[in-house]
Amino acid sequence: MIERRDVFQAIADPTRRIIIIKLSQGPLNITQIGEDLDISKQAIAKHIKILKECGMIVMNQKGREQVCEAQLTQLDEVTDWVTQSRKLWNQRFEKLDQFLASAKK
Amino acid sequence: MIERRDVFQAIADPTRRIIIIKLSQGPLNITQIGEDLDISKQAIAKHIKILKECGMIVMNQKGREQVCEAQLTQLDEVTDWVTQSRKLWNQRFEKLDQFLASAKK
DNA sequence: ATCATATACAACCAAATGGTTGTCAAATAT
DNA sequence: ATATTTGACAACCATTTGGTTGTATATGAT
Repeated sequence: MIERRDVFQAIADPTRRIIIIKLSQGPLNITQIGEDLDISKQAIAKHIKILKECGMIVMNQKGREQVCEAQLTQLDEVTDWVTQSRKLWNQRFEKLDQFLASAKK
Repeated sequence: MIERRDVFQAIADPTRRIIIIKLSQGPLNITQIGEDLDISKQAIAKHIKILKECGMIVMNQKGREQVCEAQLTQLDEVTDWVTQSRKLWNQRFEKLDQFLASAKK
């Protein structure tokens, strides 16, 4: 298996999506992120590591704290892909209509 | 680990994203899907199984062929989530501005 | 100076993922 | 009638995932 580190992987996990929503409102340290999440702080740290590797967050040390800040520009990649596939999907009947129109004449 | 079967999981894998784009243009059978993909037909079948379980495609038998058809309405869930997080992320500075404005007076 | 907090690091675990090959049955083509 | 194609089913495999616990270390609070 290949370790995939991209936006799609970043948002695939529900816990990571919660973390992203939290961080989108402002920077937090690891303890704060884990506050109302029912998993160990170590599990949070692992998700943070993945999000960092996916380029979705940036870190900056502040004393003993590790402050995480969201970096959501990459989400455009997701929007673009979704838009493209939905567009193609919506167009799929136009082709059929064209075919039926040409078949009728 | 919990087996997650949702849109986010469906689009997490690059091969599945290619399959979705292909199927968004019209129905195809498993062999056709695998045509220019460099993996075994069994691997394709597994991806199809996952996409089916995620509710992203529907199947209908046609003789010995298994025709797959995209069902992309669920992609709205992705769009909604992305929109929400980006919105919050864009708003994050407004709060800061408000704070600075109130601190100044 | 001591205690508590924040997190890093490592080892471990079960299950999921993404792939492979082999066999078999049914439908289609020659 | 026979050969080919389509795909289902199973077993197998290495790696990743998402979690755990335990230990250690640096920073901050009392």
